[in-house]
Amino acid sequence: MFLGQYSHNIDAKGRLAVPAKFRNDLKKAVVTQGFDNCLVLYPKKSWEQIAPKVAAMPINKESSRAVSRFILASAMDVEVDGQGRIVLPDYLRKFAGLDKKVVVAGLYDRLEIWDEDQWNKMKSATEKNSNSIAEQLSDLSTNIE
Amino acid sequence: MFLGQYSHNIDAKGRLAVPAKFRNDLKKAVVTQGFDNCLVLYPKKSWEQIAPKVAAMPINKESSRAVSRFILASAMDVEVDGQGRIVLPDYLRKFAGLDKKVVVAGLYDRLEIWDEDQWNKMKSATEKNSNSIAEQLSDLSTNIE
DNA sequence: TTTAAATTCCCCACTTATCCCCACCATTCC
DNA sequence: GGAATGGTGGGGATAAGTGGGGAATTTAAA
Repeated sequence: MFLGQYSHNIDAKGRLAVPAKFRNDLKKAVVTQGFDNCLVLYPKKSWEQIAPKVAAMPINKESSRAVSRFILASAMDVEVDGQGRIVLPDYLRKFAGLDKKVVVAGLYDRLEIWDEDQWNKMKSATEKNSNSIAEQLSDLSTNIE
Repeated sequence: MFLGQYSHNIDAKGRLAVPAKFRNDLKKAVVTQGFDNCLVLYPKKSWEQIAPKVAAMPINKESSRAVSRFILASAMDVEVDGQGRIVLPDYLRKFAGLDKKVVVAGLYDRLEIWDEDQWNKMKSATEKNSNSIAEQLSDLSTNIE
């Protein structure tokens, strides 16, 4: 289970260190575009459950083609190197606006990779809306003893 | 599994480098016309499963006849040469509006080949509709571990 | 049939990017 | 304090992408 947030740097070659805790589960992984302008990193095993479903979407519907392109073509196989780093392809760094300082966040079954500035903005925006978020949370906490 | 997007150039002789990752699976392949003005490249093995199905489409419907002509009659056998390139026939380059800069996209079981400008337009159009994409995705991602 | 022109294919060469390795510093843990 | 671990930077070997020459083959024309 991936938890916590880490501040790391992307170097000149586009490499990003995977938090050491998570490396064993991410030796083989897939990065792709996420919502809200971040990248998402799945363990390969998880990704292999998603990909066939996306690929099987009907090609006669335009919206389905767009979805499968959005998800599959923007994804990239990655492996951690000897130093525990992955290489993020150019087009994904551009998409997420990644420069140097990034935040790697553990979200239970996946990692999210954010540009640090955007992460902070998102965080403060979230805190302002904490009331409505609290409402959504109440649904979840009903069965805690 | 083919994933990711690659920017390559078509040279004056109509040759296109296949991304090195994919070459082993595409020593023998078939290119044909795809939807949305792109070309599609199948491994020969996959093509041999697709072609009979396309050929078997009902001949009493005009739209079916048109589709099977569209796909079958424009298909062409290709092999990667010593430098890892394939030759794209004139009529396919014309069809897809391929000039020099192209994008090769991995879509799980096939590659798509796009003119770079058209690829970018399609991408930005898709990102504008990312809400509807999110909806379609929610159906798929429910059982991610 | 011969010749010329065009096309295809094979090979070589150059530039750029990628990968693998080593080195360093900071922090943590014994 | 010393050793181990984690993050970061960079050099050098290797591979990938690209362009072009020239032989072989095909096509067309004379």
